[in-house]
Amino acid sequence: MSARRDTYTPETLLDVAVRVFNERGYDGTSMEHLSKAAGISKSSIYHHVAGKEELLRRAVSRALDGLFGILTEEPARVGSAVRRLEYVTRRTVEVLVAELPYVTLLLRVRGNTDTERWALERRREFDHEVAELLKEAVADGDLRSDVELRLATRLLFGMINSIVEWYRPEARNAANGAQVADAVVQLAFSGLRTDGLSSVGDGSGTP
Amino acid sequence: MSARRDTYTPETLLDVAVRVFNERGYDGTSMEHLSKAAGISKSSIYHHVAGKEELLRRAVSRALDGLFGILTEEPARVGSAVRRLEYVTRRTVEVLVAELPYVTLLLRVRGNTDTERWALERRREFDHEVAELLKEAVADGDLRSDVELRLATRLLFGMINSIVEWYRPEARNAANGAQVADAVVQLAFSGLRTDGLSSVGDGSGTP
DNA sequence: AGAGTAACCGAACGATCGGTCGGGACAAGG
DNA sequence: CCTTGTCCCGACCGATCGTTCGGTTACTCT
Repeated sequence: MSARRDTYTPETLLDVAVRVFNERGYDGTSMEHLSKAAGISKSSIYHHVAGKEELLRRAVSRALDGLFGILTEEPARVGSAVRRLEYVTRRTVEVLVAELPYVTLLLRVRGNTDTERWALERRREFDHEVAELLKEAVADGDLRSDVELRLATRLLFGMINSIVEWYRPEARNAANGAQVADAVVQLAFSGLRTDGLSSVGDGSGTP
Repeated sequence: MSARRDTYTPETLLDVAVRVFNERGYDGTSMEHLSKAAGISKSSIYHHVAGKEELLRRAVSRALDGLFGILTEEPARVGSAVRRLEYVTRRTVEVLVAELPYVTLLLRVRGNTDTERWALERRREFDHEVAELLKEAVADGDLRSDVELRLATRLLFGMINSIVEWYRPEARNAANGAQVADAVVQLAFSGLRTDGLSSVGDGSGTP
């Protein structure tokens, strides 16, 4: 009845594997590396999972589930386009921070295997949905139209996705997810310069 | 006397290698892959370069030389901090576009070898120099101070560096380097929203 | 013509790759 | 007691890794 777990499950093993994948890169990580990090022999890993690629598939699935979940939330579906875009931007940052190792791995796949190509495909779908929001917001006159739409979408995602390259929750002065989300929304919508003071959030994460 | 070149040089071979590295990832690329792409045998590659890691070293060196070169240019050294920051931002985008495959490779190294760790170190140096500019500009009151300095620096670089993930110069409607640089500067300094109309460039690339 | 060399090749090196196999240790259930 | 199943192991598999080596071709220079 109790949740006692002394040995590995596919999930706990995944935690270890994803950590090593992110440190060394997926291709740069051997099953030997994983076995050392997990403290069990190489062959024992195959008792829990089918192989290296299944670990990758489980990891990127978790990341994608988190991201697509955002689009089903109510504030992402109703309201003005610019409000929905702000919400999705904020929530994407929060999910990215909450599921950091998994999203990190997702954002680094190169497309060498079927699993990786499938992950790239799903990512494109998500980006496309957000791009539609941005398009609507520009049509509403709420976002500037002098910067090309695709360019702006790419740069917005570039800013968000870059978080996985530097955010370290274990750091002493580490901001939490909502704080990082605030910074991203402020910068993305109002820029660095000291003029845009339009409030786009109070930091509570619930606009 | 003429520059006839029918065979490979270390430089032309590097072009091929960097292309494949970026497609498959450095660790995911074997010397066999390189030999197929270059059209010569695996062993012939060693006639031109010492090995796989030297190809990586040459590539990231070229990228780093381009980036650090920016900091020696006059507009990056004289004038107000915010002006210098704008200039460095614009030029970084331009160098990134001009040396796209090399910078792409640089931005993806994970630190598995000495060469990769050296590249990461140099990158940190460059980022630090730009962070200093941003700090000065905030002290001058030219940039907003309500977003934490380090956060803003990371996000600015995240936006810029993301370009390697989507910019494809061979695309039909591809923007050129100066146009992308304009979009980045507009977004970074004034944001997405329709209010900041402060001019930070006329698109000529020479502010 | 002969010597030298740049460019290339096929074959093979030891090491490591992801993955398989048969079996041992141990706890639970009868 | 014996069986059953979970969890793990060392030994090993064929394939592939980055690299080396001996040798061939073709061009340049004298």
